[in-house]
Amino acid sequence: MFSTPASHRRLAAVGTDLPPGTAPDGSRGQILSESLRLFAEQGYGAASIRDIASRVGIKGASLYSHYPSKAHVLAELVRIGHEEHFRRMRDALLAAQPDVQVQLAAVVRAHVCAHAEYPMLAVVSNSELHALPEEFATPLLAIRRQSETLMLDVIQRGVNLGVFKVPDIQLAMTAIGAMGLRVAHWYTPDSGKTPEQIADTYALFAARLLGVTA
Amino acid sequence: MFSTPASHRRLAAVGTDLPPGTAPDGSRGQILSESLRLFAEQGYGAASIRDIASRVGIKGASLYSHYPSKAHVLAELVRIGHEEHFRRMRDALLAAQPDVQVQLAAVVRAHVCAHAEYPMLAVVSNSELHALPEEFATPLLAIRRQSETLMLDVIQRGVNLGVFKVPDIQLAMTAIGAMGLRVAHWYTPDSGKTPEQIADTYALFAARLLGVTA
DNA sequence: CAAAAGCTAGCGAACGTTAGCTTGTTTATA
DNA sequence: TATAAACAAGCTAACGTTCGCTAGCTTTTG
Repeated sequence: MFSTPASHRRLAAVGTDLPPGTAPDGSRGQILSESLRLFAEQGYGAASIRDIASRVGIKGASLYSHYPSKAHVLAELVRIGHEEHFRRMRDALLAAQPDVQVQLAAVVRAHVCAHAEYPMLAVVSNSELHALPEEFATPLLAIRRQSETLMLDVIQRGVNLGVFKVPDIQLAMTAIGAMGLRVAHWYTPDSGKTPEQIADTYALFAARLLGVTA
Repeated sequence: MFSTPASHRRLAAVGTDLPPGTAPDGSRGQILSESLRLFAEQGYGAASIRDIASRVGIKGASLYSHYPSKAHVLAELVRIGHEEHFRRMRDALLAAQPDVQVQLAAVVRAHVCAHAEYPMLAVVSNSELHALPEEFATPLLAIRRQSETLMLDVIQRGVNLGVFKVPDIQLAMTAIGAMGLRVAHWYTPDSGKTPEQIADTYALFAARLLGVTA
């Protein structure tokens, strides 16, 4: 509910961009890119090896020269997604001034921008992780937990300083996290808003939510 | 990202409850209930007719005495989910006093409670709608749009009255909607919080997000 | 000439679905 | 009331398709 695309598509975006430097050259990269599109639009289970391969311009069997299984392709995408997300949050936080309000804005902005700039990657990372066997999922969940901790620590510090006032820190984090998560489903570059504009507004929302009245 | 279950499951809840009066008696109801569990946990594509049937205690073919296709089962679940959600939002709004802040609290509470009380139904309604053929999805999307309009109208009215102040009404709605949506993924009754407690906190968050400083 | 990357062919399993049968219960009629 | 017709709800068996994946061969390329 609430601002999914007008059609029954899972997300509004159409671009299959991967963060610079994360996609291998050649067919390996194309396989990643086309898998990303199909996993995002149809879900991992509904996207077949033959679908993916035909978009790359090869036969299904040839895909196994590049990846040992379909699950490995998904795991690689989810890894890229989670690592990029964590890296952005951490870098933003490190670059932020010691002011806890500035830190909050930095992590929220990074969180939102990651989901607006790489919507397909975000949708796949979040909605298809459950399709991975546990041994693939475990290290990825660890990255996820690190990202959560980053934001939770900022909120906790603000509360300790008396800058933030909330009935429940955990609920505040889930609320702020959810706001950004959902952006990946409805954002499209031709909506007239840049990721930065959305991120700014959501950073304001997050600050207000935490009781900052400035 | 952010407060999914610790495992790689799609949601934390285990109950397959449907709203009172929405599930048929007998096998038809059991099929709905078991389909709900499997669609929520594994996704529509990964849940097979034989899986569903064996949980009901019948053979796959026997399922077709009750529903004409797998898609019809999903469509029925999504319909129940969307109608229950809309009904709760509308009833809450009708019962609320004319004060726009009270109205906001009412719709946010209804939105959150629906997702906490029927987490599997919410996850399936929101995450599996894309798996339906378009002719099934269209009327369901109409219900969804009605629910969005309910909340958007409250926000718009508050802004017109000068009670709410936001840079962008649409962004405020997506943010508030997303907060509640996500509850379905992490909520479990043994978290020590009741749906009402979460709803109260989220209603406070929503009011703050809209610039209410009280 | 060797390695990388493609191909065809096909395996076994699982998929949604249909056909046709059995069984038990309800309903209408002689 | 007894019987027959109709129905409901399950079953087995199987259809045709698609699935992920493998084996083994050919082509391209450095």
